[in-house]
Amino acid sequence: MKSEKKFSRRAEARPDELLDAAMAVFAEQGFAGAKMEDIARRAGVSKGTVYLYFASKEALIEGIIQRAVAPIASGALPQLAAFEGDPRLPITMLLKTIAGLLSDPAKLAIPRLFLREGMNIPGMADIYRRDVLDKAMPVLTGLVERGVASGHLRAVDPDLTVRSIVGPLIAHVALSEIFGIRPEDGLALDRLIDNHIDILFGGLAAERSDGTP
Amino acid sequence: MKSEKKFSRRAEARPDELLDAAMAVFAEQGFAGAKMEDIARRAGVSKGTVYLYFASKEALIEGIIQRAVAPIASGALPQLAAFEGDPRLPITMLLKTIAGLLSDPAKLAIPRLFLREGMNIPGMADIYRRDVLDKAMPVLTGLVERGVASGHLRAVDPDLTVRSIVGPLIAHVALSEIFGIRPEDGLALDRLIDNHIDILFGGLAAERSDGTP
Amino acid sequence: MKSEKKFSRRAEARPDELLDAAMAVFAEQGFAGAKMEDIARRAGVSKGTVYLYFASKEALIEGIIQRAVAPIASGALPQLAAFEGDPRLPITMLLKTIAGLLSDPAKLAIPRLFLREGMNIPGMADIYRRDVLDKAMPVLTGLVERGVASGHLRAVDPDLTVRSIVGPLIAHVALSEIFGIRPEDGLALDRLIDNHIDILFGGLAAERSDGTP
Amino acid sequence: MKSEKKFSRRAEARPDELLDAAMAVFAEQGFAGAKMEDIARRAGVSKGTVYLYFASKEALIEGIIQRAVAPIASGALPQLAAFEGDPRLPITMLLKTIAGLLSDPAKLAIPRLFLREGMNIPGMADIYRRDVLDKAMPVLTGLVERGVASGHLRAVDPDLTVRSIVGPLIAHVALSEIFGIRPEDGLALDRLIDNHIDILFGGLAAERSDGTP
DNA sequence: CATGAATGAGATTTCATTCAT
DNA sequence: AATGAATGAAATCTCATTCAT
Repeated sequence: MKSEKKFSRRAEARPDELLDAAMAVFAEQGFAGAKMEDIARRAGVSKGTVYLYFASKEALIEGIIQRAVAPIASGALPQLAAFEGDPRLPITMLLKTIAGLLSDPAKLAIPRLFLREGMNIPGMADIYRRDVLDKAMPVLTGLVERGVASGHLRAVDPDLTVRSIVGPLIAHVALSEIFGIRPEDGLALDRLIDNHIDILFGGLAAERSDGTP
Repeated sequence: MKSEKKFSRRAEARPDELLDAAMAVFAEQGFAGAKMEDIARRAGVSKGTVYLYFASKEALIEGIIQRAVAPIASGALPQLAAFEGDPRLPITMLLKTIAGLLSDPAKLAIPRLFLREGMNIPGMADIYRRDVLDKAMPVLTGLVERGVASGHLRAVDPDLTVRSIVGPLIAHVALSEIFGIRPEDGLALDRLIDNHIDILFGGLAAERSDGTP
Repeated sequence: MKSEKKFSRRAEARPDELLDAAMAVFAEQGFAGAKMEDIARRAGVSKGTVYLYFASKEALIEGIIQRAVAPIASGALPQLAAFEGDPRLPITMLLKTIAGLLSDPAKLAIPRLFLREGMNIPGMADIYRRDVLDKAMPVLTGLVERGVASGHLRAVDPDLTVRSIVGPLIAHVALSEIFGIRPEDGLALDRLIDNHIDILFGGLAAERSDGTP
Repeated sequence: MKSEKKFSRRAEARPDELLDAAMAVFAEQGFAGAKMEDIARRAGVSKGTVYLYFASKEALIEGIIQRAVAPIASGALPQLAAFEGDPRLPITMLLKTIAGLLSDPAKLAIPRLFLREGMNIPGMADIYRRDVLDKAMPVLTGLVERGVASGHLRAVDPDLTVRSIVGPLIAHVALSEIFGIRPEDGLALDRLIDNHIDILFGGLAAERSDGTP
C-alpha cells in the first residue's frame, strides 16, 4: 500500500526517450566513448532499465538508425520517384530541403554519427545499403535518367552524376564532423547550396557562345 | 640459416614500421578498437617496444597524420599556387592526381582514418586546420579567384566553389568509409572524376543557346 | 542451505569493509606493493567493486587515514585541552592510553602505515598537518605551558618538550616498523612507558640533594 | 682501433657512484618509485651498466645500507664501550654528534630511507638487527648500566632507558620523513637536543628539594 | 666494459552486462 | 517495471631485466 501509480508508468515512451538520450551521448562521445551509465542518466532512468528495452549498446545505435531512416522511405522519396518534367526543380528542392535539415544541429548529428561510426558497428553497413543505397539512390538516378531522356539534361552517366549532385552535401557533413563546425554555419550551408546549384546546372566555364563545350 | 635473433635492434626504421602497423590496424579496427598488442604484433615487436617510440596510442595517430600530411605542403601545392592561365587545367590535373592516389587502398585509408576519428583525438582538429584548411584551401581558392578575374570562369564565390569542386572526392572517401568499398572501385573513381569534371565545367543543363540561365 | 547468492548487496557496510581489507593488505605489503586484486579478494568482493567505492588506490589510503584520525579530535583532545592542575596526571594518562592502543597490532598498524608511506601519497602530508600537527600538538604544548606557568614543571620550552614526551612512543612505532616487532611486545611497551615517565618527571640523574641542577 | 682509452675507465669508482645515485633517487622517489633508468642516468651511465655492478634493485639498497652502517662499528662505538666515569658526558656527546649528522640532509636521508622502506626489502631486517640492535644497543645499554652501578644514574632499566634517550632523535627522523621537514630545521634539532638532555638528566618536575619523589 | 633497444609479466582502471531486490 | 550493486574481462601503460652489439 505504498504508493499508487497514478497512470501507466509511460512504458511506451521509453524506447524513444532512450534513443534520444543515446543519440545525444553518441554525438558527444562517439559510440565507443559513450557509457551506458551516461545514456541511462540522461534518459532519467537507471542502467538496468536501458537493458529492459535494448539488449546492448549496439542495439541502441541500430535503433537510432532505424528511427532516422524509416521516414525517408515514406516521405519525400515517392514524390521524387513519380516526378515528371524538368528534374532541376525537384533536385533543387531536394538539395534545399536537405540543407534545411542539416542546419539543425540535432539533425546534422545523425549523419555525422553514421559517418563517424561507419563500419565499426556490425550490421551498420547492411542497414545503410538496404535503406539508403537501394532505396534513395535509384530514385535520384531515375530522376537524372528521365532528365537526360527528356532532353532537360545533357547526356551524363546518371549514377556518377548523382554523386556530383549530392557530393558537396556529404562533404559538408564530413567536414563539419572533422572540424567540429557549429550551428552558426547554418547560413553558409544555404549559400553553399545556391552556389552549387548554380554551377551544377550552368557549369563552371564561362560563356560558351561558340556553341561547343 | 635464418638467424635466430631474439630481437633485431633497428632503432631508425622502427618509428616508420610502427606507424605502418598502426595505420593498418586503425584502418581495420578503428582507433578505439585497435589494441596496442595488435599493433605491436603486426610490427613484429612487443608491446613495450611500441611505447619506446610512441608515448601513447594517441601519439601513434598523430604520428601517422604528421607523416601523411607533411609531403603535401612541399609537393603539388606550390605549383598550383603559382599557376597562371586557364585554371581548368590545374583543377583537372589536381582532381585526377588525387583520384589516382585514392585508388590505392593504402592511401585511401589515411583520409578515411581522419574522417573516422575526426574529432575524437585531441589536437587532431588543430593539425587539420593548420595543414589543410590554412594551407591547401587558400591555394585552391586563389586558383578560382584568378580564373574568375581572368575571365576563364564565371563569376562564382571562390570559397563555396572550391567545395563544389572537391565535394564529390570527399564524399567518395566518406562513402567508401561508410560502405566499406574496396579496391575494385578504383576504376569507378576515374569515371566519377571524368563525369564530375564534365559537369563542373559544362554544367548539368542542356544547351543554353537560347541565352537563358 | 547456505544461500548461494552470487553477490550480496550491502552498500552501507562496504566502504568500511573495504577500508579494513585495504588496511590489512597495506600493512602486509606496503602501499606500492599492495594489489587492488588482493584488497578486493580480502574484502570478499571483486576488483570492480572496490572502484565503486574508492576511485583509486590513493583514495583508499586517504579513507583509512580519515577514518582513523577523525575520532581523535572529538575524543580525548578536548579533555586534555581543558585540564587544569598538575599536568603530570594527564600526561601520564595520555601516554598510557596511547601505549594501550599501540599494544593492539591492528591499531599499531595505522601509524606504522602512516610512517611507511609518509610522503609518498600526495595529500597525505596535508591531512597530517591539519589533523595532527595543528590539532593535537597545540593541546599538548598548552598542557606543558600551563604546567610551567603554575609551577608544576620546570621552565622548559613547551614545543621541544612535547617531543621529549612523545618521542619514545613515536620511536617505538618506528622501530616496530623497522624490526617488524610483533604482538608479544605489548607488555614491553607498558614497561617502556613506566620507565619513560619515571625519567621524564624525575630526571635520569641521581640524587640532587646538594642543590645543583 | 677507434678510440684509445686513456686510462682505466674508472671501474673502481663505479660502485660508489652508483650507490650515491641510488641513494639520491631512493630518497626522492622511495624504493618502489625509483626507476633503474633514473639511477643510471643520475650516475651518468646506462641502465645496463648498473646491472654490471649490482644484480638487482634490491642489491642496490643493500649496498647502500652496508656502506652506511659499516663505519659505525669501527667508529665511535668502541670508544663509548670503553668509557668509564659519569655516563652523562658520553651520552651528551653522542646525542650532539648524531644531531650534527642529522642536520646534514644528505645524511638524514639514510635513516629516513631505512625507515621508509623498512621491512619491504627482504634481508633489511637482518642487517639492522645484526649491525644496529646487536652492536650499537649493547654499547649504550652498557653505558647506562655502568652509570647506574657507579651511582651516577638512578636505578633505571638500562634497556628501556636507552629508548628514552634516543627516542626523540628517532622521532625526529620519523617526523621529518612524514612531514618532509627541510634543511632549515637543522638549528631546531640542536635546540631540541639541548632541551631533551636537560629534561633527561634533570627531570621534568620542578624542584624536589623537599624530598618528595 | 659499456650500451640501450627490446622484452613481457603485471598493475591499475574502465565499463558493458547481469541479477537479487 | 525498475533499480543499482556487483562482476570480471579486457585494455593501456610501466619498468626491471636481458642481451646483441
